[in-house]
Amino acid sequence: MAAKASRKPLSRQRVLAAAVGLADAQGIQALTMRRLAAELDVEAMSLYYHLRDKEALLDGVVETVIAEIVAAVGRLEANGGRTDWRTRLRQQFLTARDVMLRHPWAPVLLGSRRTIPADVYTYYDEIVGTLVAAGFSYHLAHRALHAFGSLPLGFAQELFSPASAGGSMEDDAAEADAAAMAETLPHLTAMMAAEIHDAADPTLGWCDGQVEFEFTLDLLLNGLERLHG
Amino acid sequence: MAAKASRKPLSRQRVLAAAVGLADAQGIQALTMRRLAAELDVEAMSLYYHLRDKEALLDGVVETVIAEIVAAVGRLEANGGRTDWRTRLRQQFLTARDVMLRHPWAPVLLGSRRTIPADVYTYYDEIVGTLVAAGFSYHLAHRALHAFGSLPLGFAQELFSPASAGGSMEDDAAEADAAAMAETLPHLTAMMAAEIHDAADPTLGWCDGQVEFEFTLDLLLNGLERLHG
DNA sequence: TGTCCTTACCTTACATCGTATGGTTACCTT
DNA sequence: AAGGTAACCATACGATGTAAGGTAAGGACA
Repeated sequence: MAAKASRKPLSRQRVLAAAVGLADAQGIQALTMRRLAAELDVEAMSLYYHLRDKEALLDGVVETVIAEIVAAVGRLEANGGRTDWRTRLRQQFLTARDVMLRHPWAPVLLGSRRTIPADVYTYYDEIVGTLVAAGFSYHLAHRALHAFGSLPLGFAQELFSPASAGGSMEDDAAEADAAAMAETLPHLTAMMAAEIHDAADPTLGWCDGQVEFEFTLDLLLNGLERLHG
Repeated sequence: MAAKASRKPLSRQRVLAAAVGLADAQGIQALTMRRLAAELDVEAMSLYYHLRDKEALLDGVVETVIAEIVAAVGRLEANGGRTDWRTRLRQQFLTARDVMLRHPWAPVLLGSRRTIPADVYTYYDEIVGTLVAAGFSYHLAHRALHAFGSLPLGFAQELFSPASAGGSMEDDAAEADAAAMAETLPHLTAMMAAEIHDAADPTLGWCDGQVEFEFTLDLLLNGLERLHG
């Protein structure tokens, strides 16, 4: 069959790349199995050989976008020499924003996903590492992470919704071997440990949505009050 | 027919209330026309007498949630006497958060909607009013609005995505008669006017996503730097 | 060389979804 | 009694995700 012979074979990567392209071009609602398959010159069911179902497709799509951010941020680190934590984080967040602006549908999608790609944790681990290296306590670094909210990734959902205000970050992480986690996410691990240890009421867990929310709120209100004078 | 006679007639309000309830109980993905109809002991097509289509349903659902926030905030105003802008906004945002925690699906839904309910503008108008009454310039109030991001409503999308970074707020507003808008949204109207007038490059429009983003970023970084000492 | 297995893709079919079209029923007005 | 209107329903269609099983191509091994 000429058509079949003349095209490159599918692969998870190729399918995901096409999916991102389709969403960019036609919007996320145009990302259906049949349309994606057509884009790849293939029948819909063929996609199921490379992806379990549509949920897996969407997971893969967010994963791809996050990878794009991580790569862009990594390029920053490689080029720019050492700088202070402020300009460093500033550049990182602006870079992330740049990427997200290229995929306007991504923040909402990311916010609506149930499971968070591993790369996100790596990314946040780096942020905590930057802060701690600059002399921040783990406690303040933790608060900072919440305060940043949607800035690092263009969406705030995970730190807001009940699914993880008291939850998903820890649960997801708990699935992995604690030792392995300490290796790949050293700063986050240390931060969690420090926070649990310091907590006045350890039964609350180490993330209390209400407390974080109020901290962020006051941080902003203080800043505005100062500008207002 | 006994079944028909024994039940209350439908209405837009009743349908929307049932929709919110269904989303609360079973998640937003369970909100289908058929399931919603079943919940109301009615056939799916009957819903179309009260709502044009599913988009209108979803618009109505966000509208309902926003109304719940506005009502709760209004109750605050009625009870508590006059207080300074800080505690006022603080209470408002915490109240909004309370409501959103009761509808965990709402922020994502709100963030993915194309049109923003009018109540949102009313709500933001009040916030600007509070700031200006406290002596803030329109310029700083504008920046503050962006900086608050997801705090007032639990989602940050509208201020982030290209759809409105340079757009939707103004476009939507432009639809309405300018005079009517000046009446119902006096502070927002004044703010827009002041900002357009002050803008160095008026061709940019009065919302420049990049500038707002960096302002928020620096506000947070400054605050953290100060806490870090 | 012939048999068989694995990989990659396809055909068919079905449940569920939103909704266009066109009834049908109950009630109100006159 | 006649007609009109408001509210609801039956049927049907196209789109979607996907289960179940089929098929073609290439290598493994005899």
